[in-house]
Amino acid sequence: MRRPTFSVDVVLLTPLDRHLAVLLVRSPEGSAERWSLPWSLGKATDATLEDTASRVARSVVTAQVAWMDQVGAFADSRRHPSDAELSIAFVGAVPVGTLTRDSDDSAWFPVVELPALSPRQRAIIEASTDAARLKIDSTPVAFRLLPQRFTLSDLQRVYEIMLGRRLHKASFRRALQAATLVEPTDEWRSEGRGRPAQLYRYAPKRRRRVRRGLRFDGISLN
Amino acid sequence: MRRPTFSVDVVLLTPLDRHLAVLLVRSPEGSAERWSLPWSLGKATDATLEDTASRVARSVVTAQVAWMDQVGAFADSRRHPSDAELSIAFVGAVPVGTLTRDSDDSAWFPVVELPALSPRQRAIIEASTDAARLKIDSTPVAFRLLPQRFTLSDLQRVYEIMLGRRLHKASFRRALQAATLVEPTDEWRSEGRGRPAQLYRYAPKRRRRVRRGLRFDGISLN
DNA sequence: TCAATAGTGTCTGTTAGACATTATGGA
DNA sequence: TCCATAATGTCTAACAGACACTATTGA
Repeated sequence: MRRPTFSVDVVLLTPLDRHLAVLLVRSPEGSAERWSLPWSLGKATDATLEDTASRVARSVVTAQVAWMDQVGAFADSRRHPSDAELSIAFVGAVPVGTLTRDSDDSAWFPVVELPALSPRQRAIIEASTDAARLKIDSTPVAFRLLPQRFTLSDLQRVYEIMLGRRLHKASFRRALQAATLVEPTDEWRSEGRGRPAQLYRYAPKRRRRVRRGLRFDGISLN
Repeated sequence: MRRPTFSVDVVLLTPLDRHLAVLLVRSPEGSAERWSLPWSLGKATDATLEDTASRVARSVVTAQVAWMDQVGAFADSRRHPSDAELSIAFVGAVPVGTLTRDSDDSAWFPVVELPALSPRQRAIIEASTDAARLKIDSTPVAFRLLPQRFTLSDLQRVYEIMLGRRLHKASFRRALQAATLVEPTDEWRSEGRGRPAQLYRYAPKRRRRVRRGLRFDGISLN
């Protein structure tokens, strides 16, 4: 039997409770690992790699994928469930509360508590969460992970989970205001104790391109 | 004849004159395009994709490659010189003044004046220059594109060429000082007219992690 | 002397983050 | 009433960018 050339592996992320979670599917019986990333080999009906990745994503969740990006090609000599020598990885995110299609054979796992996985897929998840953080940081995709109406605390929580760090509340709101990305509605929501929060909706206005400079800060020396 | 599975394409960049340049090699006679990116199919002696990319890089320049990163997999239905259905792209940079190994069959082209290329390779170059800007911005690789001793104007020029935009002189030097990445030597260099410039060397001290916040600025709305 | 480049000092507007305070509900 | 959460105002340190100025060479 001819060996498959490459697989397309999909890392679907979602904020779950207070952590970032990744969707895994149950491996066929007899595999060394019980779980794996959803993947597929390319089909003739897929014109592009993106098409293949979208098909894989649709096969495991019903919800709309907020965005999807290619992460790269992984070809270390490590074992992979498809037996392919090469895996092209994609990362995407789905809205808060998205359920898996098949609750028996797929589940969300916090990225900090992953089960045994093939080493290559573990590397893929690592690179994918990094890519997701960059994406969240540079484009307004967080809004697509929430319902139409959301509180600013909801939004901040999504950012914090995706970025993996706490944010300053006042700064968060100021930055949001300056970017004119959201609009208050006249609805409020009471959530247990505490003052009810105003609901907002995503309503991006025009850009304020500021283009602020060079930062040697971010440099990670080697 | 069986169709090759995938190629590894390498985008080597260097600052040339006032522009960013990419190394292209002459295509075999009879190709539709005269030039192409250097590429190779994987060999049994290559343990990883990175090894293949390094081998390709070494085959076209003698100089040390300052760094190399994978850009991604490109598989649009576009034509590629290797006839491979898939190309894995890598981007790297070589020091200012690096010559091509074979001056007859390879040459530096400013990225703004590329010759006819296969559409896939054109897309690869586009994505690679973006990746290179990110890299330059976030890690101190610019220093590896200069000789041991360099002037701050040299360094700023490298940054400007790689980033594709002008930088503010005073801010550039302040940021550099704050990051404690360079150290003045007691040498000066006179370059035609004007006051001679002091020579510096790369001497990174420890980091000052400041971790300054969330910026909705950078968001590119869609 | 002039032209060109190197290198610095000062000022200002912006903003991240700290801190404090008020507002408003549920328990 | 107490407590938890929402929302906002003020202050400060950091910093990017503008501007101006001095320094030092070759032509």
